[in-house]
Amino acid sequence: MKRRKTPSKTEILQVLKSSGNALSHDMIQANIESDIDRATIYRVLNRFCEDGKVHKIVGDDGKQYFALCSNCGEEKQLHSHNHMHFRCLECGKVECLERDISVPLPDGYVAKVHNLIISGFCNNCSQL
Amino acid sequence: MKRRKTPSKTEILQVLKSSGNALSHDMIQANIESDIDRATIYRVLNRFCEDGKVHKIVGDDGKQYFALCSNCGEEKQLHSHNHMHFRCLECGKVECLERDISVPLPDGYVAKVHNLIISGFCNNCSQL
DNA sequence: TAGTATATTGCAACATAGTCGCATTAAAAC
DNA sequence: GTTTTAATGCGACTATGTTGCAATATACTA
Repeated sequence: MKRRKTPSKTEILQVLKSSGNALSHDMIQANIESDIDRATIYRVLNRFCEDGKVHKIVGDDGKQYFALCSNCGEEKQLHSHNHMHFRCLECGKVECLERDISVPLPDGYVAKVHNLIISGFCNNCSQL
Repeated sequence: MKRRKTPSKTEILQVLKSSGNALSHDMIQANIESDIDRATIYRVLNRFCEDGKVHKIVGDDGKQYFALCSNCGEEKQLHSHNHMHFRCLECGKVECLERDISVPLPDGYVAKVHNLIISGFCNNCSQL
């Protein structure tokens, strides 16, 4: 199963790059000129995840956000993802915070996925 | 707007208490003998949240889980909720972990809700 | 205890997010 | 140019959660 280069992939990746934040499916769709199908966007994003280009964070709004994290860069399959995320309740922005969190689990527990997100008001929106 | 005591509330609270874990709407529904409407369950749970009896955590599966946390107890409106949660990918159990997390945010950021959850395998299921 | 105000419920409809099957299209390789 | 098959678009579908509204039941008052 070899990956192919397609306009959809290129565009979606471009949107993620230029944004710098974690984006939900609809944010991506809104920032794309051409009309890519919803299902395609999800499939592209999930493929990116599998390939380690992108990581997924589920917000406390229940939505999936995708980001190509600046920390972990392109080190395939080595994404740790145990960093904090922040979602602004005002502007909707979701971003990766630098700081990594290490959480000691009780004995016998094995961590697979960290989903750490704080919502509140970002530096822009807290000043209003 | 005064709250009234109803069978639904009593039963749902009972289920939460006896479980000790964070439960999703369908887990609660499954653990109740009488047939309470889906919408009612959600409304009861959300009211519990408002009243500070229960707190809500959104899993990385996008589902809402509700728990009457052992740490914060009944101290109304003073729930901090900035503790970690764990969701077992095998048995589905979601539990509150004791440890509180304090996350320093960048300047100007204001935290409102912490949604911290790690998924993986619990002590029971990791041994299989 | 009967009567009343209104919180709560059940039902149905709705909204949204995400997935999947399948036929079609288009990359990549030959 | 031909072939292979990954990727897309479309539609249908599932699941989670919310809301409007009429009916019900709780708690308060007389």
